[in-house]
Amino acid sequence: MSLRIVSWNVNSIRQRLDHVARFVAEWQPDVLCLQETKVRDENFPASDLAEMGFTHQVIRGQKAYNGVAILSRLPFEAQDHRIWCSKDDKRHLSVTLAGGSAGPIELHNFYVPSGGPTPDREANDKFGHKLDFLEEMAAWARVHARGRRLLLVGDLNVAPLENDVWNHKRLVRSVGHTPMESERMANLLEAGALTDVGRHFVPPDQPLYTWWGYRFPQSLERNYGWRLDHALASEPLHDALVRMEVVKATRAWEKPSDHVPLLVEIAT
DNA sequence: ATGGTTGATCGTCAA
Repeated sequence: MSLRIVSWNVNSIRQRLDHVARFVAEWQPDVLCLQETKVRDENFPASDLAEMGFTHQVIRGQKAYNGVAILSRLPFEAQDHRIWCSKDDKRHLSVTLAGGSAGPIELHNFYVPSGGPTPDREANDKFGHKLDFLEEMAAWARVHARGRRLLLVGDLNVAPLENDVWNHKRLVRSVGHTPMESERMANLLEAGALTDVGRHFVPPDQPLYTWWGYRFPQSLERNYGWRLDHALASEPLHDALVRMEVVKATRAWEKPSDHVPLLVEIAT
């Protein structure tokens, strides 16, 4: 038996319902971790997702920006969230899944701040917020991720390795790929003794992307991508990792999200 | 130094 868990920044759940339905029909995920739902909880299309089979739902949204959700075919044993950087801006949710004979799996869904236009703490508060958020995640992972069967997924808004962007030299001073961010991401992995699931299945010398921007003309056709979406597995979960797939096909569908689904399969 | 596009909302802001 196995569990198919997906992370997807949908860039508005209401604009992407058809894509979610098509993706679910073709890839048969068990759990969806969504980011940038961009909707208040009372307006979340809960019944549409229940009709797709995701009858177990945890939703944390707000007006216009951010917002996360975990939608599951299987029941949760528990659900939780944390406030990061003292801002309740709807960037995190967690649930505990049954996980089979090896014990429950704690699943965390994150939407890390994008970081604004300039990679400078002094000139740009949003970049400071992003660095602080990543540091807080590392401190949390050191005490919380170790010794637990834990999977952390989400839009972390950092492409930490050279082959996580289409042109390392050109983009190394761009927010999302600066050494300041990459170091903090490495610290998060070290702190939690976490495996980078993407790079566990695709070696670091090969390009791997999950995001193709809207602004750059023909970014998909030219493959001007970044790996901003991640799955990180704790040590007790390492041997249960079966498969990882970046579902690039959705980016070519009509009116797509700029992010594509990241699918992780776990043996249960 | 700045553009380019999309979404929420309805003039901008965020990404």
